Amino acid sequence: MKEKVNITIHDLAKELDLSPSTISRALKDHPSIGAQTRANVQKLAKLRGYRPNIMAVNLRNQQSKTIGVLISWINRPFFSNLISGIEEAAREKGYNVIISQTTDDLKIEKDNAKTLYDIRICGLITSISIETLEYPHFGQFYRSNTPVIFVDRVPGDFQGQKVVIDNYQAGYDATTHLIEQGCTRLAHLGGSLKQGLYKERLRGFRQALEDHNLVLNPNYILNGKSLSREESLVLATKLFEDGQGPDGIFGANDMAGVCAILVAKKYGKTVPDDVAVIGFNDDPICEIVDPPLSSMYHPAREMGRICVKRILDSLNKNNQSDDLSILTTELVPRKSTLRIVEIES
Amino acid sequence: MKEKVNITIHDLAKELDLSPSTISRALKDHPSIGAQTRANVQKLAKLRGYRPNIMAVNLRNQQSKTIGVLISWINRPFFSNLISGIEEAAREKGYNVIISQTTDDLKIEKDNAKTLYDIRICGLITSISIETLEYPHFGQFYRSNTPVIFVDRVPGDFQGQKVVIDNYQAGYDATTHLIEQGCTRLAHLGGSLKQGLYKERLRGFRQALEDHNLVLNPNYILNGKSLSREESLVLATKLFEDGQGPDGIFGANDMAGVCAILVAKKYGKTVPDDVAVIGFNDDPICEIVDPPLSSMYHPAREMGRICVKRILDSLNKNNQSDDLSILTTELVPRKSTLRIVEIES
DNA sequence: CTGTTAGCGCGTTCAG
DNA sequence: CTGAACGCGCTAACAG
Repeated sequence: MKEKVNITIHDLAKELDLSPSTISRALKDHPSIGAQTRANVQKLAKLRGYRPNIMAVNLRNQQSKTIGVLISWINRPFFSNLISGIEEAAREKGYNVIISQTTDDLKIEKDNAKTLYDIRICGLITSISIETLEYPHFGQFYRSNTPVIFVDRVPGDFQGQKVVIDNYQAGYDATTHLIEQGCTRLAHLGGSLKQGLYKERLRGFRQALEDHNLVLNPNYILNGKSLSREESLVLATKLFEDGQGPDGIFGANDMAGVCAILVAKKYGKTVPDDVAVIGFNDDPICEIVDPPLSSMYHPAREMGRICVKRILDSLNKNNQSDDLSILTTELVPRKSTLRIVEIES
Repeated sequence: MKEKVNITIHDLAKELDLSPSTISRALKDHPSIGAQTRANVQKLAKLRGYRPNIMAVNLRNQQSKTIGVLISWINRPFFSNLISGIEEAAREKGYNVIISQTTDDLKIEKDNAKTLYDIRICGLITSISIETLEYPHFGQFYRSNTPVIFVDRVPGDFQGQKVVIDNYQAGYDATTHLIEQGCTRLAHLGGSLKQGLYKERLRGFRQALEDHNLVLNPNYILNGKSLSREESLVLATKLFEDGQGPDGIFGANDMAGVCAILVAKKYGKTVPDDVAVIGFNDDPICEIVDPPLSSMYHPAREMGRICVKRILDSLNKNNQSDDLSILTTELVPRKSTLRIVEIES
């Protein structure tokens, strides 16, 4: 006798001489089922290895227990950590995670959003593409009461649930750290100002200077597009073309920070004594570069977990009081900024 | 009049005064449908924005157009690149990708495999956990004719489709490169020998030495468990405890290579002149460390694409002649090994 | 070439 | 407390 692979509630019903609906109810602890019946059913279900056919459940409920993640690139430290956190939290709660990358292309973002909608994801977590300035492609989710959580790179001019860090404060803290180390000629290697995120980091930078009565050299504020390695090297080189160069550099990501160190060394500068450098994100490369790069820790994994929690809360109508989760970043000081040697007592 | 959000084939059927099955067939270019009818149907479908309800299709076909990916950690350069390639290739073909991480825990691997099975993935791509030495949890897929592709970290003693690199050859090439640079006291920082992958890299290392008549110092072969930063630093330090140390180090991953450089420098060695170092994978950290780390390029993204191709081929019964795809790695020489300065002509 | 019918497996009214 | 019946949306076998 071949063992049956996929048990259905009908199989259990036949075996116990009950109706399928009774099985269905017993299995999900419906109140109107007798304790004895319920026990019998659950016992047999376990014995036979019954598992509900998820596709049937989905069709019936017009909804799949699947969280969609729509981001630009999976293979970037921040996103891969974010996804890792999302996956972990989702699976704990019995949800699946489906991934979709846009390669920072708005057209693909729209297409993929539609696809995710079609498979009836129960919630969407997204970090919008660089090009995204309009949001009608998210309307379909709102119309069908599917929660949408924007994370990290979020729309500034669009209402909705958002999970972010305080980029202004982080920029302020990073810059203040440089100032406390004695830097006075400060520079900033920033990202695209189309993104609120980089605008805020720059704003924090400016405010820190102002609060400490430092003069801002406009030549020392450079904004790139991608802050890739190539671009960052070019930008960093510009900082030193004036012969003197800055004595403190705040890079808006770690690659910018790393490149600032590399270029500074090429110009014969000592890091951190001639020029101190701090990055942003606390990616693994911080510990690889020489000297190790100070950075602002970005809680990517935790952000992922919070996004999942927000989705589940929304589905259960446990609406949070606030639409905004702001996570704190933390200064991770390393040799690239630590000029003042503390004396052990 | 409120616009209907989810059009079904019944809606179209009513509007065109046809039967649902005709619509269904017309939409998928079934041969037995009149050209005129088909044109009408397709036109109206587009006009009304019809999109098939995927959950119904899945239930009907007992299969979801979803590829499952079961790996240890999403947030590792190799895996995030692999997934990126998988996602890209899958979406081009209209497949979704569902991700599941095991955190290198066999129990979780089993659970998640079952979950993926339950949602009726049409194919599985997996890189087994470090602990996995038995494979009954993959049996359910084979029994239901769901293709399983093992990638990178594959079972040595289990038959099935595999996508790998030639770790023996890569190890041989990396080592030969060191030898060609004049290294004679060679060391290897390897990973867990439970994994065929690391065994092969070591075998290549040994063979290269033998082929060049070099003596192998057994103290210079160290194998770790995870080759994490911490572990690699410890291992690398052991190499230099004899006072002299090796003059060439092959690290089985880039972190090991990077740590070898860091430790060598700490011992006052010059890289590459006193000791040349090569890593494995060509992760971003290679270009960050000073001097930049030579490495063996590992085609993660392409491996992902090939895995997807294999799944689709299996589903279409275009069975490949061979169960094994072996991709080539490429030497990426950088300053950490380049002792001989080539003179430009 | 097209229509009718019958499920895929489950959840949920509505009756007993 | 339990069962019968229906339908989620689609596809495929069977008729015509």
